Amino acid sequence: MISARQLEVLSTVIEVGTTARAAELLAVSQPAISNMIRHTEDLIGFPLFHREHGRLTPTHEARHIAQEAQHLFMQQKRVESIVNELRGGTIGRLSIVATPSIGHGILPHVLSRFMEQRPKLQLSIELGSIDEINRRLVSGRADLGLSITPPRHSALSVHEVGAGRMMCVCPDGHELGLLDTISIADLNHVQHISYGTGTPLGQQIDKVFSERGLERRYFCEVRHTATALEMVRNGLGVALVDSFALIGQRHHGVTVRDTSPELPLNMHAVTSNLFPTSNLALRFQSFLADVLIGGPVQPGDTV
Amino acid sequence: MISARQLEVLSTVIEVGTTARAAELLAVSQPAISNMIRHTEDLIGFPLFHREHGRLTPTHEARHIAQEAQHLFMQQKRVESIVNELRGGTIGRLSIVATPSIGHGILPHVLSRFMEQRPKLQLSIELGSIDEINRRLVSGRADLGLSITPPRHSALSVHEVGAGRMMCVCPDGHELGLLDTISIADLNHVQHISYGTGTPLGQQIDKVFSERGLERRYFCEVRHTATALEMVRNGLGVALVDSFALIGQRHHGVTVRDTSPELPLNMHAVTSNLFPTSNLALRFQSFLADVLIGGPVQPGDTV
DNA sequence: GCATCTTTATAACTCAGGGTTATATCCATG
DNA sequence: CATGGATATAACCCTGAGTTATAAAGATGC
Repeated sequence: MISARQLEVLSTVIEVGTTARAAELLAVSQPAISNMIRHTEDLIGFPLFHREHGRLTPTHEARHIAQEAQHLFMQQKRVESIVNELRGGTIGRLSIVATPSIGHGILPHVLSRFMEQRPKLQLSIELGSIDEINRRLVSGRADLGLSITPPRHSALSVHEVGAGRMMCVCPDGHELGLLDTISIADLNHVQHISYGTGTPLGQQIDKVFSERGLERRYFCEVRHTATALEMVRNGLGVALVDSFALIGQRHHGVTVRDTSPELPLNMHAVTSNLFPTSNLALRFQSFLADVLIGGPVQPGDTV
Repeated sequence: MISARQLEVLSTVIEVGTTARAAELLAVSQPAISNMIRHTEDLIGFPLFHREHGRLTPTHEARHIAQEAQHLFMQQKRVESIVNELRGGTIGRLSIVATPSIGHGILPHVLSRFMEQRPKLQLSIELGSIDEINRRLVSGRADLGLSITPPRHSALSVHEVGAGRMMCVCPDGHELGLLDTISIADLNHVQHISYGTGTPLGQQIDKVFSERGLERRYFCEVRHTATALEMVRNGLGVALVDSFALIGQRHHGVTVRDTSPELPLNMHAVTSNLFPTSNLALRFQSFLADVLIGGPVQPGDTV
């Protein structure tokens, strides 16, 4: 079997005319070229060059082979470039499932920046509950899950990917907007949109309330922070919203304030142990982590 | 640079699922596969397989690479087959210049048999004088010259490729046809077509005549045996014709007889020293020699 | 006509990589 | 718990592609 290297040497010698210049071009010594040519001729069984007056002139057969070899070199380069693109994560298919608050907040923002350097990427974005994230990951339909509350599943690996916190949002001009920091106790005295006690978010908030001997009171119960944020924007009341939902959003119409006490909240990247995690997914995960390490959104940020 | 071998191993492992079966298929040991995979992963910088429970499952990236590698394998096979075809002389371009007697006689016959096994061949056949043969060979416009009289040129190599002789042809029913062997002296007593004393053929015949104290007498002078043969066929007279012109011809209308004395005549293959002789030309040359070694045409042969 | 340059070929050696065998380890399974 | 199938590791071997040094043979220039 004739090797790619042999074809490369053959082509180069034909191209540049002498073994010495071919050797220079291929960054090896001249005898290496001489030997390889002779070896190749022995292998294929007919001469590739005509030796005359101590010069080499390629035979028609050699030219024919070199011609055909060009296509092989093309293909070689193609494979090489695909390997490079796969390494750099600039190629491939990335399938993400995220909770709605992430999917509506930070995800499009980060994705658009991630895609800037990777125009060839194929994307698939799904939004869903923790259960949906679990299902898609264990069935291999998604590469990466993003969620605030980490799922518990033996076949899934969870990585903390960034720190955030709950923030209070109120409609512009709302009385709470006058304060720099809003105590959670204050929430009970205003029209307040919050999350069901059955939801992970609701439970986490409840825990803080009860630690302070408070009972959480709200006039409207929603499931997703995105919904709450939209209601606030329409002036229906105030709400606690995770900082991730605020990143990449224009805040016109709403005022964002820190809470007291702080309600820390981390974003988790989830991958399946049942399928190999694509290099691309890992790249996106660390890209996301890099963005989030800049710290959670600040009151007033428009990002 | 990732090698073809690495891609081959990668593809095979992905295809058959385990290193052991891949090793079997590639006829190497299992550790060889294991090492190559690991080495490849080190080289490209990201994992190609997910190790889990001591099993290998290919990553998306690995699948992608293997997919692309298929094209490279195709190309590899293509080059390989072209090398084989070049070796077997079943591909390429063959340009022959021959004298008219050869070109009209044996050449088409031998060529058609040569081409039977080589349907892809590109042919170029030219007929011409010795001078024309010389010119085309030294200028590189032809690979192989075929001639009875060997050309004299420092840049040309001549190989004897087959033995023949002069034969006497007469129209069917001609009085000479009654004899088994025709003495050259008999020719002077009938309507006789022959070659100018300036032509190589004429000179050779003249030599035999004069050795016997005879003077060659003919009523019609032609240059080529093919012309002479055609005239005989039309009943214009008898002629001496080289046996090569008779091979592959239907002899209806003419009778062929041996001469006394024998006038031996060899066919010569001529190649240029200025250009490498194509493998194909050499193949044809030996094919032709093989055909001719069957001996010259016999009286009555239709070949 | 002789020295020099260019070019290819040869010789003798080095070294890395792809191969080997033997064996360890891990897990699924009867 | 033993067994079988799978991958990985270790230690070794050998071929082949590379090296340097040098020879040989034409071209070239003074």
